[in-house]
Amino acid sequence: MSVQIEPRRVAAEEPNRRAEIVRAAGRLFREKGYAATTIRDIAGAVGMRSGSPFYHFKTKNDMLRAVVLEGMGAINAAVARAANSDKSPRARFEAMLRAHLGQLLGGDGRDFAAALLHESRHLEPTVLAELVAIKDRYEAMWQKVLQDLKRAGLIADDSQVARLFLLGALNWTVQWYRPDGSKSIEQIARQLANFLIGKPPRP
Amino acid sequence: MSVQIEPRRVAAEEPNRRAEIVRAAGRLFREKGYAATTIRDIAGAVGMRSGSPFYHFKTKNDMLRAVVLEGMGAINAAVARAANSDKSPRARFEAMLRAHLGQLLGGDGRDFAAALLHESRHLEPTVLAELVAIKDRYEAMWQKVLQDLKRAGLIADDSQVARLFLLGALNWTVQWYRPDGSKSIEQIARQLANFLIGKPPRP
DNA sequence: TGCTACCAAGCAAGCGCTTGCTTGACAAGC
DNA sequence: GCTTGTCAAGCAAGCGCTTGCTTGGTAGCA
Repeated sequence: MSVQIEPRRVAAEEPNRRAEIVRAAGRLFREKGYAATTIRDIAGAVGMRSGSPFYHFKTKNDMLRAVVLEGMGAINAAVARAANSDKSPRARFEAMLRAHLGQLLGGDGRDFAAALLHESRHLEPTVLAELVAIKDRYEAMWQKVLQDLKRAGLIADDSQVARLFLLGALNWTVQWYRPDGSKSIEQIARQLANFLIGKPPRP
Repeated sequence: MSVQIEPRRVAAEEPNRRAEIVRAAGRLFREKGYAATTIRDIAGAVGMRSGSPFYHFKTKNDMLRAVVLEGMGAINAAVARAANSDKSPRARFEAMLRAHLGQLLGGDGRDFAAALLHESRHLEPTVLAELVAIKDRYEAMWQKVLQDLKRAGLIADDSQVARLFLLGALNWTVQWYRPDGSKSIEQIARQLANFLIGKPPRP
């Protein structure tokens, strides 16, 4: 029988330096890429010396693992929440688009999601397999909403390739979206829904 | 008056080692990423010692430049050829889809195109500006065909964002297409056209 | 006293790139 | 036909620097 060991909470305000490292690593991985980001970059970003992050992580690759799984977890949770709402298929679909784009482009999860999309190939094979399993469940949610849209007569094609087209259009927004640009995340989500389904019926 | 000096041709077969280096670099950049690829990797792939590629290129970054511009040039040429054919808007559109996907997923240009999509950020700013200029002209071709499709009443939205959705779906194929998979490039192109326009009218 | 979270210092390996030199192919001069 | 000079295309060696990571020590809290 073993006792679960919890990391101790030191003060009133959260002192979680480990989480700070993950955040800084995520931002740097998005800006420069995993391979081009050095431990010294990450350490400097949180005010540490270059050896200190290794107190919290065994290797640099473990930091990537933490970043990517954080991203996958957040986006999964956000979209699942939207998918489980009891709206009409179209409203549910739009809510999922907003959730996905919100994680990809919006404040918190942005760095994690970008690392997830572009740096996963640097993960070790075992970790990659772990990630793929989660990703499969994630994509099944999209497959299901496409099915629902087809049953409702709103789209003609709910195949796997159709889902890949959709996720491609979504994920590619990372390449061109600018937070200070003219389009908001909500507008992009609605426009994509219109692009695929056509305008919603007048009430 | 000056005499034109031609590089000497040594044998019957073309001895262009520089082009070989670009091809090897392209493949490695796609497989491992620019930052994670070493000069020794590239040199080894063409049977050279680690210092020798620098006879042909000033820096590693210049190799990336060559790879990326090669990719942009090839895809631009292929799609321009399709765009200038005198078919109907829909047939022209499908031909452009095939051309774009052919460069992205098919044999030759595949490595260059992947490097173009994912490693451009490691280019020096001046080179990046050069690339963006070409890319703008490329995207204008797509904007135009979307206009034509809208005029023909085949799509409802020909805005810039619609173009970005389209190119996203296209470029994302790199992430999931497998040459030995069940879908051919032609099938993917047709399915994307159907997905956006609907089935073509019966003749 | 013991434990957490860090620092100061540095190690071994690997990095991009440079340098001086070699080699084989060719052209010109005699 | 032989020598001599030039040139493209590399090789062998290694330079200075950076990389991920380790180690021994310690300040401060419990």
